[in-house]
Amino acid sequence: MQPREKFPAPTVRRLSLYLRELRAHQDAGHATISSKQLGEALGLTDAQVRKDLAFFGQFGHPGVGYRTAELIDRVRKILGKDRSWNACVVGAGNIGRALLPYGRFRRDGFDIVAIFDRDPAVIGTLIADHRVRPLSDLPALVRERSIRIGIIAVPAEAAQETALRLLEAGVVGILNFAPRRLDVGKRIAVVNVDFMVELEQLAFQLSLDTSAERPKPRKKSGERSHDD
Amino acid sequence: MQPREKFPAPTVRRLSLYLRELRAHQDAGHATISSKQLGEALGLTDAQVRKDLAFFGQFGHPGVGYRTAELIDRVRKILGKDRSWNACVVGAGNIGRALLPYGRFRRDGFDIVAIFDRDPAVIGTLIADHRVRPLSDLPALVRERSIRIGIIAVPAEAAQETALRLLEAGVVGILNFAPRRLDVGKRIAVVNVDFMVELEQLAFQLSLDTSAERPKPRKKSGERSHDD
DNA sequence: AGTTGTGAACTGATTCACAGCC
DNA sequence: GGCTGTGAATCAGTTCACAACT
Repeated sequence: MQPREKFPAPTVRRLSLYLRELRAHQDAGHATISSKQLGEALGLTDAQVRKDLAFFGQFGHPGVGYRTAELIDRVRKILGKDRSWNACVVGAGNIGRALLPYGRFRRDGFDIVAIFDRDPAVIGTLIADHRVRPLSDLPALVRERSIRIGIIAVPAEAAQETALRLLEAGVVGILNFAPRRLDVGKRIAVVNVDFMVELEQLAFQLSLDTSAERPKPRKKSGERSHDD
Repeated sequence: MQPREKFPAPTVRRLSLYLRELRAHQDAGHATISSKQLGEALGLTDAQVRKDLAFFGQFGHPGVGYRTAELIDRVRKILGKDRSWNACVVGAGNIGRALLPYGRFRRDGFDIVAIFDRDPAVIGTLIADHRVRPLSDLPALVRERSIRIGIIAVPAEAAQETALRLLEAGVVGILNFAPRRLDVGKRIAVVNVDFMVELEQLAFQLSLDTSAERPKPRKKSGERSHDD
């Protein structure tokens, strides 16, 4: 019956940014960090930082702040990064090819262990040490290699079918780079990344600035990040 | 004095999704669409759709809905896509190389007209019909080719410096693929895309599902998209 | 009958402000 | 003095519900 604890989506998104910033802070040699410092680095208030972290426990030390190493561990754990996640890429086009050699993933708990494509001309070729496999191999490889995440890097037209094949093969989450909405019937988690959407968000802000062209330069312009 | 009209960020983000969906709807041959239909396609309420659109004007026709072609035009205009935006890519690594041949951009108002890199070994080589240029050419090319958007596809360490060079060269917006926060002193717009952040959001949802492992399969699982 | 546009009500997120701790 | 954790207050975003329009 326990009603699946729910956390605010904005909080979870910021958690990733905290983690990124905490590492930079640690690399800079700081053993502790205050909510004020962390907030300033990300353009947030100190209260916001504390509230976010407080959803998941009490990690701070009054009068001191948060111990960097300790907080990194905690946030990693919250984000599910205390174990490693095997993933596969479907689609050996530009995006698929760019993702494979991206070493940051493996170094950080996400291991791309297979790549698939439908085109017989690329099946069998090597991309960053991985042999491209036909889609028919998907179910077997998902099982054999404990693949839990599917990364969709196929054209929009093929995305929905690909999602269903991944779902059937048994992945539990999808990172979707195709510019269309996937219908997976609420059964698994989906996160979408659409470059065109991001460019449009940028264009919108730029249009605001220039369409309301004003004589005197203003204090603050259209700074804004979906990510910060 | 006019206080720069401000629109809710979630609304602006959904606008891009509306546009994407509207095109699919139009391609499917439908001349009109109701807020209910559009909402259902994206997992939103009809009221949400109407409120979002109402921020920008009255485009609907009571009893009929929205005329697809008309609404597409309106939303394109709101998003600043009624004119074309020249962009450049800095960094000829995996991501930079993947972006250049991505034909959707040009077809949709974003034209990548130059690519830069710092590495002498790749300067001068061709990537998807573009000759890779040294960073020293940046200011001249931004002027000559009316580049307004800079796309950062360099390693994290070089990102901040790259941002400043783009800023100085005169771009008005940055799409940042590097995994770190850019400080551009509120002077220009920045949109961040970090693949690691997206994977972490996915991992978080998956951890929720499995950590609270329950005996009976439940109605709804951790469906969630930063994008829908 | 079907659908928009929009005030009013509600739900959720952020900021404030301060007691308690180091 | 500096900092966290958190209830209370505020602000923002969403949903409700209905008058107006076709």
